[in-house]
Amino acid sequence: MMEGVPTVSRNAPMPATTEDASRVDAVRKWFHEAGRELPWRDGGTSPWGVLVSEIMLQQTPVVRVEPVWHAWMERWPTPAALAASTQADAIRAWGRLGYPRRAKRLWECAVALVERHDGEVPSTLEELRTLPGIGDYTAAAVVSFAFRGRATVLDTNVRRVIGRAWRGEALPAAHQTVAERALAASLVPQDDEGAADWAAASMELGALVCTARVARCDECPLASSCAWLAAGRPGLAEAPRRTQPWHGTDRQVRGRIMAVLRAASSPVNVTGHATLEDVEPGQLDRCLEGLVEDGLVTVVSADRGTYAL
DNA sequence: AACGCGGGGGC
DNA sequence: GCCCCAGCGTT
Repeated sequence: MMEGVPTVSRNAPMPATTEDASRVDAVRKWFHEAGRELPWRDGGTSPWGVLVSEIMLQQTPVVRVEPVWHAWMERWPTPAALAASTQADAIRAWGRLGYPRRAKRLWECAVALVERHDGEVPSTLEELRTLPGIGDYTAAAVVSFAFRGRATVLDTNVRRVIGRAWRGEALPAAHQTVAERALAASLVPQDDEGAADWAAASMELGALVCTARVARCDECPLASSCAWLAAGRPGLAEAPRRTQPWHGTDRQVRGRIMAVLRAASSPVNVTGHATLEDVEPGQLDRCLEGLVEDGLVTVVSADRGTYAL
């Protein structure tokens, strides 16, 4: 062994310091005082209810999800109930939440739960991760929020909180780094309940206080120890924006086509539809083709140009 | 690693 | 009008 070379692998889990632990505790304490009461946080919510909420919350704010989640759970209280319905009905019930492929995958997920898991939501990261629409974040969130298990829940909120308070960075990079993940993992309390509590608390802090562009540092339980605040909150104005064009894009046209098809109970002649008159025929065809390719839309009659969900 | 994918509310 | 939001799957 060479002198001065660390004997611990760089990939070994880094233990949290006692200061880390006290900061984690501060965020948890704040959460119990200031956290929102959201329906899917109700202790009586089933793992299925938590899973549905997590899929809906992927890139969609809480206020928009809430009413749709209630209606969804009323109609399909179990995976078996949704699996017995059609993909088209799932997409209709999804309404205007956006990214309708999530509705498709949620329906496929329900089918997979019935076929592979006896209609139950599995409780391990590995099993969850194989289900349609469930990636690293959502699998960890279900373990944590539905089963109160220990997982590293690292969403955009938690990344921002850790990035600022621990690393002194204004906004997280586009992609997670190994170091970032290791730091996040090191902060997770050892006990299951503590871990689940920290996951919810750190996300809530990012959602309510440590927000992207207008951080409310005066309300933050980490204000006295935050690396970013101590440095004078640098880099916020220079941080790259993620704004995407909208008006006239394929994205918008796809959404408009889906809105027409959701509202219809029988096949629609999309290319001759009054609502879509202003769309260039070439773009309309391209978007239609893409939606069919994505499995969101079916061709009823190519001759007559009719389509349905 | 980069890209495509909705929609709406806050600022 | 800009900007962000409890990401995922594919290339």
